[in-house]
Amino acid sequence: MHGRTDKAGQEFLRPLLAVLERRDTISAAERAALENLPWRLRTFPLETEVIAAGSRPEESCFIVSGFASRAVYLPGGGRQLTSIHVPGDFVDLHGLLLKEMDHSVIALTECTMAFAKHSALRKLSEKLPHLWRLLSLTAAIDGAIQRSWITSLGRRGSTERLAHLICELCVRLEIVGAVSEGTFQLPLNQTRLADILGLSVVQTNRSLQKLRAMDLISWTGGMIAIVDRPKLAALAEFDDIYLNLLREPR
Amino acid sequence: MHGRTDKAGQEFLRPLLAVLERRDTISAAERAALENLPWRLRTFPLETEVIAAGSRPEESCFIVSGFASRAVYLPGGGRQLTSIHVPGDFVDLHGLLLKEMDHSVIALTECTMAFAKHSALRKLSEKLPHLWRLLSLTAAIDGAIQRSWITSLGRRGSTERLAHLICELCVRLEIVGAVSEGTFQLPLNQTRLADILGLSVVQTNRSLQKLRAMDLISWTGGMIAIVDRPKLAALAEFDDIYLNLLREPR
DNA sequence: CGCTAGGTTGAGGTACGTCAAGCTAAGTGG
DNA sequence: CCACTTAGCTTGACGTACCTCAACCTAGCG
Repeated sequence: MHGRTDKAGQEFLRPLLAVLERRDTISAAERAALENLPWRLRTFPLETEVIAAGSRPEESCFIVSGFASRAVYLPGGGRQLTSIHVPGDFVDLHGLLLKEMDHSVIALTECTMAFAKHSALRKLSEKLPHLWRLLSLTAAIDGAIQRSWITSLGRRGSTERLAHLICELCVRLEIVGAVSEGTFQLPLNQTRLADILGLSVVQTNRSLQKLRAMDLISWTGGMIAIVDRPKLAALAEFDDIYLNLLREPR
Repeated sequence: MHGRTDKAGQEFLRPLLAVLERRDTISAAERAALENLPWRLRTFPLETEVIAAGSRPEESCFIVSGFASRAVYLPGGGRQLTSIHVPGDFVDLHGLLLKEMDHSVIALTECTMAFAKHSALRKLSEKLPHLWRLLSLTAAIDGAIQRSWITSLGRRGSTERLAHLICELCVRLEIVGAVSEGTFQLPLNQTRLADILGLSVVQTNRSLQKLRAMDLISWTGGMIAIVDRPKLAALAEFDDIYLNLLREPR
């Protein structure tokens, strides 16, 4: 919960910049504007609430390090994690418009977030429309990811669904440089993974084992290694078009 | 496919205005700006493509009358409809940022759409930031609806899922005045409904019959009548918070 | 040493899907 | 007017994918 004012090395902005620059170029002025926003950094322990459902936040945040999720808790006691977020993801930019949160944001691992006040973001949207379009673009991509997830939940079996998730996470983590040789950290236990996949823990375990038995991935100690990426993508029917990986003027 | 220039009675704008004014007030200038956009009206027959997956549209559109869906077609031959849209919904505002469409938009019934060029919308976003925020808000609500649908697909049984969809459609259609005494038109056959629900036609049919047997709804000739709304909402665990029905400054 | 969180496995139930047949109502051509 | 077709709804039988419950195993930790 330590404030930041040093303009020199805004190291924590790197993942956000990577996400934006993957889709378009950012000018020096735009970068400076981002660096000069009065960011507030804060670290959340595992499974704690970053933003509470029903609250009316006056800030939005992106992930500096760790993983986070949007969570909907059901009256019956279960929950569905409706998205998973990686470093560089603006998790609740829509909070600026929606006012009241219809879901929680929780830390899926220990997680550092950078907060900026809505008022500051709104000013930025007026002064730097192109930069704002890029931030809105990330929100639009977020919507595309949700559509793809709806397709997975509606029409794919448990193993293919898991494979699709792994393929997507790999691409998104590559963008922020968190993948080396098809290997990346995903320190989730199988219970949390099940909450994402819309499955029981048992079925999640069996799907994982199937992927391992097929020699498509290995998963040990929170590290995923994709052994055979083309085959994994084929199994999942994964097509990365929805992630908008084209770098072009927006 | 007839152009429009008459400024007098832009009757077709009414559903869009209803959707926006449900969330905030619109000034006379904003209304005039919407009326003066060079809209292009076009009617699509049942099951035709309004926007093709993979295309790079230069316009965005909202629904004037009828129902439309976003559709993802799977290699196996099936499809998932990832959203359902009603009059007043801006279906592909995100196309402005995403450039390339990751899904199709199809007419679920005969359907009239109003198109505006991206260039015109972009100008509007610069000149009338508040109006633009309201349009962006509808896109954010769209995302919230998708999240709620992910929850349904992941954690609700077929009957509850169907009940939830009906509750949501009822609220959204009320906003545009298409519901009277709990009754509204939903001229979908069960095959298309199944494509939305992520179910087989058989299971869709049985879920419908269950709701009818419980005396919660009746469905005849494309008309749905909600017989017992509180019980239907309770069964679906429906909470309309995600639809952002509060009218407040945005 | 015992405790705990997390992974794994088996057994049995349930909610789906698939296949196939029969039904109805609307439309079409004679 | 009737035969015939067609789209859509409904039902039954049967298979499968998933869930729940319960046990057991392992590694870490006090």
